[in-house]
Amino acid sequence: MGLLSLGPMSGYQMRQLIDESIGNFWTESYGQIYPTLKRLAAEGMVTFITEQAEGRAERKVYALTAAGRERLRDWLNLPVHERVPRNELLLKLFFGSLVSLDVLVRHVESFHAVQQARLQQYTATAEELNHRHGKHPDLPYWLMTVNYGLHEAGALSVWCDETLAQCRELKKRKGLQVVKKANK
Amino acid sequence: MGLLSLGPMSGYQMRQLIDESIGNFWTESYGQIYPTLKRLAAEGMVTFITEQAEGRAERKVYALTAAGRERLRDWLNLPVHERVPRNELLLKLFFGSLVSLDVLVRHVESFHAVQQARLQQYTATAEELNHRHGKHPDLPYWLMTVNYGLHEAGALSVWCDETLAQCRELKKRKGLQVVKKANK
DNA sequence: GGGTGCATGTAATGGGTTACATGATTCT
DNA sequence: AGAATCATGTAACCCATTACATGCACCC
Repeated sequence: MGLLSLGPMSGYQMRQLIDESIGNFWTESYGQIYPTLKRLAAEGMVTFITEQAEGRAERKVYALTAAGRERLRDWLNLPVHERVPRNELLLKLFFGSLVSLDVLVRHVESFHAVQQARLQQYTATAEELNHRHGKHPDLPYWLMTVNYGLHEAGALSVWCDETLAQCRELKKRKGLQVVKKANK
Repeated sequence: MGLLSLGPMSGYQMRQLIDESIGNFWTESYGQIYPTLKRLAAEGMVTFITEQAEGRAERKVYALTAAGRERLRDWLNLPVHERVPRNELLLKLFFGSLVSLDVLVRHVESFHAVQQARLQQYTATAEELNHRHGKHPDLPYWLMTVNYGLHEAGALSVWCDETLAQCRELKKRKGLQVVKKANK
């Protein structure tokens, strides 16, 4: 969490910034942000000043302390620990024989739409990043994360195409079996 | 959960079966399995008989009821609801400027190793499935899920290659900057 | 006056993991 | 005797989301 304190900001701002930057691979809710900010302040990882700008509601602007930056660096050095995957689509596909193929096709198609949207979105943000932060030293890092999404969404989109084709195959075969039975 | 009751089995068996079939995209712990089995039994979705085979510990074998199968079908019909992504690797990459490039390279490299292992594993299981369940009517569905992993791991592996190349690029550039400074 | 955006927070709830506790049997 | 495998279960805990509660300011 503390990592968002690369520039000083309020909890509310953090949430917004998350949505428009790392939102594609990370989310946090207010119910998470505010309590942890409080905790981090108690631990001395962050400090805050209560700001009262005119024409604006009162707000607390948090900033990282030296200790906080140290903690953050430690965390960045730690190996990434993969979290257990949970893929509902694949689970439904795995037990697909219990329902009609049309249901599965619907699921895959809507998943396909999501991937297509992601592809478009990522290309757009990559362009926008290049355009608006062309000189920012962190730009290469940001682009790497966008590129990740691009590769992933692309591959999954291809998988959807293949899977949908296979579904059509299966449907045809099932049709034949029904015909066979009727002929007996 | 109830979906694992496609054949009657005990909680312990479920866990094992998960590991060797859908383990790549779904996991459940005992602390999850046993309580939900109890709950499902109370709801009338499953029944169980206490079995005492000789030379084996006592166990409860669960089986789906008609109502349970109905419930499962309902669930399969429900649209897949995507869960919020949480990608620690990308998060660390995003804030990569705070640590040395070597750290990031290490992270990406170990991630790359994971993807390579996945690729190999999926090819192996696909072959094994074809070999051992060549005639099973559900085989196509199982292969779809394996194929998903194949596409994903392949794409992420490629992304790793690109990203590592970019890291080398960045390192070279940083080297040049240092030289420039030294020359001033 | 009412909607919208800025702003902070808490409480309830849910979902899940880990660790613990127990006990039988089989293999070495 | 001790380790491994089979087997069931509970309690503590953690992480996170949702819903709720509040309030100011600005614009229509």
